[in-house]
Amino acid sequence: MSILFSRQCEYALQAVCYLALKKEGEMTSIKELTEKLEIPYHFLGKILQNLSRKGLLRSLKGPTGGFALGMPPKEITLFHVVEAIDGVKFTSGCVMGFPECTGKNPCAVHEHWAGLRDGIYRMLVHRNIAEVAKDMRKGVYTSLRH
Amino acid sequence: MSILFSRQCEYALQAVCYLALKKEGEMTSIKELTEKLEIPYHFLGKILQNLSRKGLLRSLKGPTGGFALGMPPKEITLFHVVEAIDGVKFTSGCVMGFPECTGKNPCAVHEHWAGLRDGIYRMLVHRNIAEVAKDMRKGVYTSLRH
DNA sequence: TTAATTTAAGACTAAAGAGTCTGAAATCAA
DNA sequence: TTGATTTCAGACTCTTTAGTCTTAAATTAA
Repeated sequence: MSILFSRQCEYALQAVCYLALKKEGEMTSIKELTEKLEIPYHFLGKILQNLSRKGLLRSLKGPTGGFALGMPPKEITLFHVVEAIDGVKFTSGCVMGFPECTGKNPCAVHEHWAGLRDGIYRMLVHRNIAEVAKDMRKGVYTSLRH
Repeated sequence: MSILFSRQCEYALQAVCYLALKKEGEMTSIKELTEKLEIPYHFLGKILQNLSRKGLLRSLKGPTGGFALGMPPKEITLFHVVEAIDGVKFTSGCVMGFPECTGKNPCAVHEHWAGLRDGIYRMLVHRNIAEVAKDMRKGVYTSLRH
C-alpha cells in the first residue's frame, strides 16, 4: 500500500504537476511523461485518459498530439486530482475503522485525526497547481530536462 | 483502500483497545471480539495470532482460553500495533510518491507533509493503550456490553 | 479419560489494485 | 493519399489484500 493515496493517484499528481510546468497549450506525450517520471507507459495512459474524461486534462491524437491541462493552472489544485482518482473518502471516515465513529460517538483519536485530516485538506488546496509545480521545480524535478 | 492503515491494522487497533478495557489477566475469546466488533471470525483469529507472535498479546487454548494483552497496558501504544501490522513506512516516504523526494530534493508538499506525519506519529504514541481505551469507552464502545 | 471448547496452522477462494498487450481511431506531415 | 504517430478502449494477467474453510493441537471440566 502507498502512504495516503493510491499508486494511480500518486502518478496522477506527478503527471499533472509536470504538465503544469509546460507552456500553456503545449502538448506532452505519454512517452515523455513516462520517461521523465518513470511510470509504466500503458498504466499512465489509462490514468491520463481518466483525468481527461473528468475535464482536468485535454488530449489530442496524432503526431504533435498528447496531453495538456484542461483548465487554467490557477484553477486547479492537488485536491482536484485526488478527488478525481481516489475520491474524498479521507475527508470522512474513522482512522481506526470504527463504522460508528462520529462526533457524538468518537473513537479515542477522533479529535486528533480531525485536525490532521484538515491539515491534509489544506495541504491539497492552499496553493494552485501553478504555484505547486513552480515549487516542485526546486526539488524532485530539478534533475529532469524539459 | 482504507484511509491510512490497512483493514487488518484497523481491526488490530480495535481489538487491542477492546482487550485493554478488560481486567488485567482476563482472557477474551475470538468469539466475543468478533461479535462485539463485527470483524470476520477467522480473519480476526489470524490477526490476533500475529500480534501474539510479536508479544503484544498472549493467548491460551481450551475453554476459558482466549487472548489478553501481552504487556502492561501502560507500556503499549497504538503505535506498537501499527508497527506490528503495517510497519512504519508512513514515517518516511513521499506522499506524492516521488522516489527521490528528500529534504534536499523536496516535492512541493514535503514540508507540509512532514508536519502532518509527525502529527500522526504523536496521535499514536502520546497516550498509552490504557488511557486510549478508557477514552474510547465514552465513544464507540459505549453501546457494547462487557 | 472423554468430550467440549478454544487457539494454531495452512491451504484455499474472492476481490481489488496494479500493470500489460493488442488493435482501433484520429490526426498530422510528407 | 499514405504512412507515421499518437491517444482510446477493452480484455487480459499478475500481485496484494481480504476473507473462508478445515483439521490439528492444547486445555479444561465433567
